Amino acid sequence: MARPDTSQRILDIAERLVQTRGYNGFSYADIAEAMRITKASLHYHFPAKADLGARLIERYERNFLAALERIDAEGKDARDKLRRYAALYEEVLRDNRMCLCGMLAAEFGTLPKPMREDMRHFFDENERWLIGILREGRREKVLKFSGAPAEVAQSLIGTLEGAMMIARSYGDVARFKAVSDRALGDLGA
Amino acid sequence: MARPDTSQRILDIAERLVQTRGYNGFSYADIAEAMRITKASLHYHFPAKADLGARLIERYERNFLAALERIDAEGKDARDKLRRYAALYEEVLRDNRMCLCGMLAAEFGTLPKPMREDMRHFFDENERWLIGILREGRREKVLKFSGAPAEVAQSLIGTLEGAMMIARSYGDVARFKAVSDRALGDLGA
DNA sequence: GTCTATAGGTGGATAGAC
DNA sequence: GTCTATCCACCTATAGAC
Repeated sequence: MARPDTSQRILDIAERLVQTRGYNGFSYADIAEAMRITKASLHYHFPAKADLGARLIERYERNFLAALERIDAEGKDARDKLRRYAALYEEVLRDNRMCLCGMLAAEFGTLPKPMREDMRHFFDENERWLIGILREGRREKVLKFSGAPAEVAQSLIGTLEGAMMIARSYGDVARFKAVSDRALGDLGA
Repeated sequence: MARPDTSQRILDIAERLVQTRGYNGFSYADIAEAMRITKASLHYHFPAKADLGARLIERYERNFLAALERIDAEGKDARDKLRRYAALYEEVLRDNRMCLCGMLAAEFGTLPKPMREDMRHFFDENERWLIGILREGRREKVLKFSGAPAEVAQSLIGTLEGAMMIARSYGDVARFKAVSDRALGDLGA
């Protein structure tokens, strides 16, 4: 896979555009210019923008879940896995991007229905994974928190997405890190 | 003020549009239709969309800061003031809106420079107010937290904005409340 | 798969009458 | 202040040649 095929390259460029400018903030013309291809050619690969959007979320989720599986395999304990989870967000931010689905959550009111469902699925899967880690951490007494793991998971997702969004507006990764470290610290991580 | 003047009514409608659909998700045509006025008339009041956007943020901040002053006057202690602060966010969400500046933070990459600065000013003022409350609460031993008040303030803002954004995608205010209560609880509020 | 050409719509914005 | 009329740039999308 030295050279990814056209569809993948389109997705690569579109992904970055959505993460930096939003789904309503980019057009086929932007992709066409970056790829030195015509707009019409793009429609061969993704007939409508909504198709492109949906594929974008699905691929993003696949890649993200794959990263979570690597964390499962490589993380030493729940505490370490949680730190690595937050580091995933930080990496994205360091590239001056917003989380794809965090960005789409803001644009929720204007999204085609399939994209809305795909987006929520991403967060559901994140929550599901986090709940597993939280249970593991509580059992092994390496994490401490009150209340249901589901609530803690939702809190963590909300905090990381929100901190990311605001930190990006300030061009200040340290701002994200401060919030992230505090949230993790509260859990004993 | 039984009937607000035209400029204010335009701002009212535009505000709701930005909070639900985003700055890139609405047009003068949307406002014109809602007001039963032509697009051209709107340009008399706000020559360019960027002007409208900037005025929108400035008014939003004025109103928000006024609400914070009422909290200062009516809140019993720092703990109570913090609860009321979070309640402001909740009210907005209950109306199916996103925080205006939280929404704009997501669209940061496409915003005109003046809007970017106004948006950050809103968060700076929020942080400033929160720092005051946090110091007060720590002094009076009604709040407890480690680290600098500025960091805690940034965490709280990020958490509330992020939780709001995601909860709105699920149409689930309870989801926001769970995150908000947890964040406040961690501070002893 | 990619192109040219183009349709049909909507975007923000302006001129000038009333 | 509000209107009609209009401009032009841009948008998503399609038809059909190569």
